[in-house]
Amino acid sequence: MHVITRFLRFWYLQNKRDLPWRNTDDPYAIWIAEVIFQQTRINQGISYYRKFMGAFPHIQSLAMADEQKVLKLWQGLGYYSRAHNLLHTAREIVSVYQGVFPTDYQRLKLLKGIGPYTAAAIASIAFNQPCAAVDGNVARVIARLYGIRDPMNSTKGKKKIQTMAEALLDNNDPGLHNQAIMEFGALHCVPLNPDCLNCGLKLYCVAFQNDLVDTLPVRVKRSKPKIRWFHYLVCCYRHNEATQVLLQQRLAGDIWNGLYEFPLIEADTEMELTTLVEHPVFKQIIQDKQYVIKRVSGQYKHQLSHQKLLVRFFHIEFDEVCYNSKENHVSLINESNLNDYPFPRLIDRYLTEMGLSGKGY
DNA sequence: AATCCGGGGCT
DNA sequence: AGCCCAGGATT
Repeated sequence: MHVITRFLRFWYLQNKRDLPWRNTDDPYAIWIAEVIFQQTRINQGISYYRKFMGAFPHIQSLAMADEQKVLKLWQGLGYYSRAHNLLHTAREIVSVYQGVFPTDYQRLKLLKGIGPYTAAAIASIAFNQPCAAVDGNVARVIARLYGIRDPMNSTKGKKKIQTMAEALLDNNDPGLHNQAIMEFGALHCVPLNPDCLNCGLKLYCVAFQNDLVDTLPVRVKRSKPKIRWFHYLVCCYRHNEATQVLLQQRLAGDIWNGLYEFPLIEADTEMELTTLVEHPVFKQIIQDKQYVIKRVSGQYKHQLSHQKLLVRFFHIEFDEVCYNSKENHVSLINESNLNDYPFPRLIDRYLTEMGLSGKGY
């Protein structure tokens, strides 16, 4: 056995946290834990794990569960597709596999929501299969130990890390080994300011020996900010002061679909989304619509760092566009008759005429 | 290979 | 603000 492997095992037995899913070999319990703790800190997810196992103690109870109840339990955890996939896969295992988990990596990975990491984790921890589970912690530990400078989120870097993870794997006790190296990364070989002077692996660690601990692992940088346009259609009523604005619904699903009174913006005005949100008229609108605020702030948080968000307004005369195709007369647009109007096509036509089609996408 | 999904903690 | 976390699915 590799000396590093032996050390990790020794270190783990001395330092491991007593976590609820570590005292079981139930693949269901291990599966739930692995999924909950994808991209989620232990402290953040542990109460969810307890709640979840309390509500659905075995796979049959989860398979029979109401989806809304599962999602409700998941509320606040994020990445809600995990909850959806969990339910889907529980039902599949019960109905197709008679409630019995597949035991090998390849078949586990076929299940929805189970990727390379989770498949390896379940196969090794629950079924003692010799699979190296590589998560963020393992990647960091290995990148430092072997001085891997290829970005850990590049194909090349991933392959190198995977190869070394497999070389380090303890085939006699793969489940313990995987948890050991993960725990070592989570508690000792931490991302920032690890305590290398008190590390039992410092003599073997290429990063420590070459003063690269603070620079490894490397990640590929995000691409430069892209311009994105949000186009607003302002409907002008020819014999009426009333004006309405339609917020275009984006196919990418990243902008609001709604209809508001919005009289103050001039046609062809351009501004950054940050400015728009601070506009007094728009502030009133977003205060009325909680979901709009949520979408705006969520979008900011996620995309502002590499996208520049711009809005543009344009006007179309009332009688050109605001007809009611079903009843063949003119009427105010509202939430209920919104779909009677071909706004998406009008916006597309406008963008084409203005030479803006595709711009900023 | 790039992008999206989310919330929270850390520096 | 930016980075990171016990990733996976989609394009």
